[in-house]
Amino acid sequence: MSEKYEALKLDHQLCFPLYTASRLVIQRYQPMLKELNITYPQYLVLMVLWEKDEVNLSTIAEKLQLQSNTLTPLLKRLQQRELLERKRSETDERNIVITLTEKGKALKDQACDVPAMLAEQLPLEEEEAKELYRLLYKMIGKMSEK
Amino acid sequence: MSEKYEALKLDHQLCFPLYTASRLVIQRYQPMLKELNITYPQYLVLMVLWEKDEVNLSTIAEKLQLQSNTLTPLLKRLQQRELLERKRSETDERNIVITLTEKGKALKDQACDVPAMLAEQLPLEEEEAKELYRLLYKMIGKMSEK
DNA sequence: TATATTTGTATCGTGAACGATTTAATCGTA
DNA sequence: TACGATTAAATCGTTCACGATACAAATATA
Repeated sequence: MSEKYEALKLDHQLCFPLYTASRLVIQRYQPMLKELNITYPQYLVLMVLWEKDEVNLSTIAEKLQLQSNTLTPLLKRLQQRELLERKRSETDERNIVITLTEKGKALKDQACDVPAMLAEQLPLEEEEAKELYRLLYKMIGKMSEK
Repeated sequence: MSEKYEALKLDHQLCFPLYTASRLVIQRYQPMLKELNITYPQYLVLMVLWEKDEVNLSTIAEKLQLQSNTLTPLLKRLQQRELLERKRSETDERNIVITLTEKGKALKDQACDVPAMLAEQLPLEEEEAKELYRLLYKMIGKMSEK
């Protein structure tokens, strides 16, 4: 019986299309992000900050589900580019507080066309995109808590 | 008007949950893949080979939507571990043909429980998982062709 | 109030991803 | 058959991800 190996086929896996779709979509961002001279993970961090400035590293980490060993060097690069500042919290010196610079805030204006340009390239109907969104967040909600 | 920046919120993006869900699911694979002493991308390559042995690098590249600059070093690592062999094609010496070793074939038996163990951890109903699968492949199909 | 524990970041090492470029083999065409 | 174009991999450099570990500040507890 070849049944034993059935599930091992690429076609039967859910993670593979998840992983591939993620990479393909990020690739579509590249031309636009290149204009801004940032990478996709950097774009995510900036979106967090554009929404609410002055946040702890741990807050960014939680929102993006990334760890300090990923974020620390990434934030340092953005700091070098003078898009943000990193300083110790005065109330609790273990915390690093991230603040946008004027340059970092200004980048928001350049970025605000990005979502629409990407949406154009998304080959899904409005309803399908919504359903995909719902399913992904359902997964994330359950998988990030435990 | 703050409308201008609405779309820039993390909550309004489809790519972010895609990217996060992908990483979270791959994290769930880690304990199992650690047993096999392979990484997730290596697992993908092996799945391609378990399904059909003796394939060109370019075939693997197309199936996984990865480029040679990602695959070449990855395959070399698997070769060092003696899970596969890399040799030039005799008919067209530009091609690299990948073949599983006995050790690489044997690993399939250890891997065949992985998909079921992962499926258990997936917090979606059967129907939802199917719909997610359908939507992801619709995206991949359209986004990988152009 | 010492000291153990927890918390928040940082550091280090390994393995992806991917843009840009290079090299060698093959193909197309004059 | 010569030679420019194309194709398949490889190489190089940069930036993630993430496990393991370290370390200092803060908190809990004896």
